[in-house]
Amino acid sequence: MTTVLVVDDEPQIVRALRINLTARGYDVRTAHDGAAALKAAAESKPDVVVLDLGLPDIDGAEVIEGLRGWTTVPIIVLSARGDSTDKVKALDAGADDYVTKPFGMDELLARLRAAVRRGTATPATEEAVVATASFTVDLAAKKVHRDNAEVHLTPTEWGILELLARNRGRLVAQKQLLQEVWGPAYSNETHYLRVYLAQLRRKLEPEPSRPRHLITEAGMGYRFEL
Amino acid sequence: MTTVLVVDDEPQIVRALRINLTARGYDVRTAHDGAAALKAAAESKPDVVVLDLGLPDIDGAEVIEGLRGWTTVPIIVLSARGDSTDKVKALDAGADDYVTKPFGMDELLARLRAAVRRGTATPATEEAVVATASFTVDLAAKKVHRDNAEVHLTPTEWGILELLARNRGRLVAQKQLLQEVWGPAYSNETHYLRVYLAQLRRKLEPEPSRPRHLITEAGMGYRFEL
DNA sequence: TCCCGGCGTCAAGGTCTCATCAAAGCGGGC
DNA sequence: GCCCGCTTTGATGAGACCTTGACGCCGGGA
Repeated sequence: MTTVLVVDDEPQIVRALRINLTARGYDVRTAHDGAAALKAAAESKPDVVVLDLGLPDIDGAEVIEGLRGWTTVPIIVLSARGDSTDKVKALDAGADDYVTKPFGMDELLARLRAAVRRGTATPATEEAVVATASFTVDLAAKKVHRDNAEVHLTPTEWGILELLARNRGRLVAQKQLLQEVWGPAYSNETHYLRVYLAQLRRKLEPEPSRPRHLITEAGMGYRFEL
Repeated sequence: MTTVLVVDDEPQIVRALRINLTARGYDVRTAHDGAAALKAAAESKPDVVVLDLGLPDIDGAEVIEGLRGWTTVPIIVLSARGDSTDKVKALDAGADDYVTKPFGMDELLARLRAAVRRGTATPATEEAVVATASFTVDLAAKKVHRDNAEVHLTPTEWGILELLARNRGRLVAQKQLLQEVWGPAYSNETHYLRVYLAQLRRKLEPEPSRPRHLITEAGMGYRFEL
């Protein structure tokens, strides 16, 4: 299901969007100010963000920058101000589209579809199943098998393994892991990674103390080797 | 350089866009009808397409579909018609953005930047490999190979090698290396460079004492030669 | 010729990062 | 309200990495 984060401080706008989007099968999350928006984005990992610029607490451009620091999720800006300079500012800050209030719901929905389509335009070469000598990761089904038996992973464990598997062969910086699994506020909690990598190795590696697939690169990050 | 394909049958619009875009460093190609647009897109592989909907020969939506059949290049639609249905049709056909004439040049340029940014933001499968006769550097995976075996580098070693590889063929000043790898406070710790360059040569050069790729320019800096 | 600055090499510490275990919070389901 | 699984936090030992100093080499200039 596609998740949409709606950020606006006007209840009637939020309500209208919630009704329309829910009716079309979107999973709708809402936030009423910038701080809540950043928090909600980190938690719910939306597929697209609809952001009003006139928020009570933080300037809209700052919200965009806060999001862009760690995610490339499409951002559609809503604004009552149609000034060219506002548009330029928002777009250059990292927004993907800019819609002026009052807006037609049809148009907004079409722009939303376009944004989501772009965002999910899948790198065609992606394999849904990543297999190593010791275990297999099914990225589509979110399942891991080892010796023909399914291995149960917690949500956090899966988040880490998925990110590593999608970037197999490549080094993934610890900061990236922390930001994409825990959220942008956790960039320095490297201890979490050590604990969870140890858990994953215990569950997946033949010799957890001598990992062959979940490799540590001291001071840099982790790497998934086939 | 970023290539923009402008498709419009009104000469004054084409002219205005050409002037503005060229002045900002874009490589501008033009087409005056749908057939020419499809041909030009196939030939010049633009990074973004600006497409007017009111073309003399083919309906705009068909042009979009014709492009979408084989490319995901961002398409910004220009149109004199602001009808909601037109917008929905174009966006659902595969356009990325829709701007109504008359439009502000600032805004169009900002939307163009946003579209290009998105288009180039996905270097997911990017092959950034720098190869020499003795070893290869994979900038994306942060891996170095020599004689078909992976060479392990420490974070500092990698930082130096990456900077040199990204500036291969060019001289990189000692001060720049020190500032970008260690930080601005270390501009004069040239001894660090000597130690680490020696380590890199020992790991990568066939004859470490006679370097062929990691060259010292006495008193100035270092150079990565292929 | 001698001197000297810049460079290359090596090895010994001290520091930072990592792995592991265990126990304390926390929240959702029953 | 209680229990159980998951997450967070703390403590400790081991290992990787960085820094630092010493020494020899080379080439240019006095």
